[in-house]
Amino acid sequence: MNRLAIAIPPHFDFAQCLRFLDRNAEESLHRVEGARFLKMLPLHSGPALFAVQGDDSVLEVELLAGDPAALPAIGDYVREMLDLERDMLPFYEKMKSDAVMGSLVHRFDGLRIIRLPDLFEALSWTIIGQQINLAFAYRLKARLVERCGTVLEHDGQSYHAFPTPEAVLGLDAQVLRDMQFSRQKADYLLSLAETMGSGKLSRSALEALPFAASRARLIALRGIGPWSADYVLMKCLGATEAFPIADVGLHNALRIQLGMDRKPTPAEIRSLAAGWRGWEAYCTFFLWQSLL
DNA sequence: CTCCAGGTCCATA
DNA sequence: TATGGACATGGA
Repeated sequence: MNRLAIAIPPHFDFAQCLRFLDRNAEESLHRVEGARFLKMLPLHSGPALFAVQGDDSVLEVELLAGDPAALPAIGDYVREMLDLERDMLPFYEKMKSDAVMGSLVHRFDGLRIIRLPDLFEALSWTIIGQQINLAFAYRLKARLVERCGTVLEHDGQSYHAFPTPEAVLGLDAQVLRDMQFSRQKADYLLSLAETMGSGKLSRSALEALPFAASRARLIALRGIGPWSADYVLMKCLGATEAFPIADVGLHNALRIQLGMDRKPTPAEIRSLAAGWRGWEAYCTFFLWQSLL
């Protein structure tokens, strides 16, 4: 059998998630095709391509290429990627009367944080995305992925997976410069690849730490500051209390939601977010979605 | 042309 | 401990 069904929990809406996945046409690590998305994973048993679609009651994962024995692992991946294990009831209960979030949780009911389970990918993506527009960031990522990520051809399409630290470590800094990475970003990326490739940092090691300690460990990395650390805690490690408070997208979304003619100050944001305790990551994600 | 993008590091005081 | 500038490129 090459299909797997996953029951849909309360406050999950596949269409909302698909809208986020479809936010940028230059995304190189998955493809949205009609009402489903396709993604390739480089598993032990070889590359596996799968498609996910959903209705009101069930998500269906279909293996399109690869070893059928990998299906359970793919199901686990999809559950994590779509944050399906999260009990969202406390979030909706807490936010329904919030000044900023009240309307957004209604508008985006069922959206989940779309996660990046691969720590190296998540960290690399924050480095790539720092201080440049998202369109350019997607382009840089695509160049890196096409250069040294794994690829699977299927049905006339190429499906890429993010490179391993080892693959990136094999690149000369000049190759990254030629892809239009800044000198700093090339340096940060190679440094990160060395750190992770040599086992000095791993997702499992981070997960063993309390929130504050894992955040400090991330910030100790070259090229990873508070924004990147919080982004990774939110998108990779599933920490709902992570809060990338300096994010310009968050600022713009708040400005628009509040009808302001300027961005809110840090103090104003802290005040607005006073009632978000424990769910800052979800609030941030919903605010990002409001910008699409 | 100028300013700003899903920031971070480093030099200077 | 705090602030200013550099970084690469592209879109508004």
